[in-house]
Order: sequence, then C-alpha cells, then structure tokens
Amino acid sequence: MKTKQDFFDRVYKLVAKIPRGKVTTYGAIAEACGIRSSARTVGWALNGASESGLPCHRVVNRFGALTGKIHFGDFHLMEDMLRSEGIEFDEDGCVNMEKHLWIPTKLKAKMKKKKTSSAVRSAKKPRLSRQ
DNA sequence: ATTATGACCTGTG
DNA sequence: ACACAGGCCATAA
Repeated sequence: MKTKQDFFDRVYKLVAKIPRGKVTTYGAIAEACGIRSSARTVGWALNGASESGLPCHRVVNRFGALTGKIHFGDFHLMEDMLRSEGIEFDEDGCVNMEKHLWIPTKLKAKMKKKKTSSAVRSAKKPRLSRQ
C-alpha cells in the first residue's frame, strides 16, 4: 500500500543502510524512495527518527551542511558523531562530500543516465556556508 | 477546511 | 556566476 507511513518506512530503511563513515543527502533518499521533489518530507521523517536510534546524523543536505544539527539538542553533537566515524569536514564546516558521500545502490543505477552539472552547484556551496 | 512552516531541490532570469 | 521563485509532501495551528 502506498501511504505516508510507507514513505517514512522507506526513508528509515534507507537511512539505516548508510554505511558507517559515509553520508547521504535528503534528495538522494527522496529520489531513492521514488520522489525527488519531497526531500523536505524526508527531513520530517528523520525528525521523528532522531530518537529512534537511526543514524540520521549521516544525512546532510546537498552541500554537506549539517542542517539537521539543530534537532540534535546540541549543535556540536551531530558534528562530533560524524567525526567519531572518521568523517572529515571542510573548512566551511561542511562534510567532505567527495570522500564521504554515499548513494543508495538503486539510485546509483538511476542517476547513471543523467549527469548534473555539479560544477555549477558546487559554486553555490560557498554562498550557503557563508552563514 | 485553509493557511503557514519546514533537517530541501531544481529550474529559470 | 548569482539571485529569485516554484514545487512537492507532511505536520501544526
């Protein structure tokens, strides 16, 4: 059956499959669940999952920024957890996506078709992390 | 039932 | 290359 709960469940399962020392993005999860446009809902799902023992700290936004750290109680908690797993941070405080970004296998096969101009969006990253 | 907000992303000017 | 606006789905008031 296709319900909201089903979507949440998929998100949880995907997040649970994120390898230690790796991170993924909301968009990747959303698209892996079949809807790339509802990346926001993924965040909502994680909001309820932050206390469910899921590695939600391994989920970051497209730029590697820890946008969800504010939901961890302490801002440095999420960062500490990631660092404990061997994840390196950029000078901007963002996760080193090139090294630690992990994409679900299903999505990998999908995105083989398209090639996004990540160069353009990468240029945007400094602007976001500019606080 | 409608409006507003959110741990976001993509596309166009 | 940067800035603005739209969209999409679920929850809260």
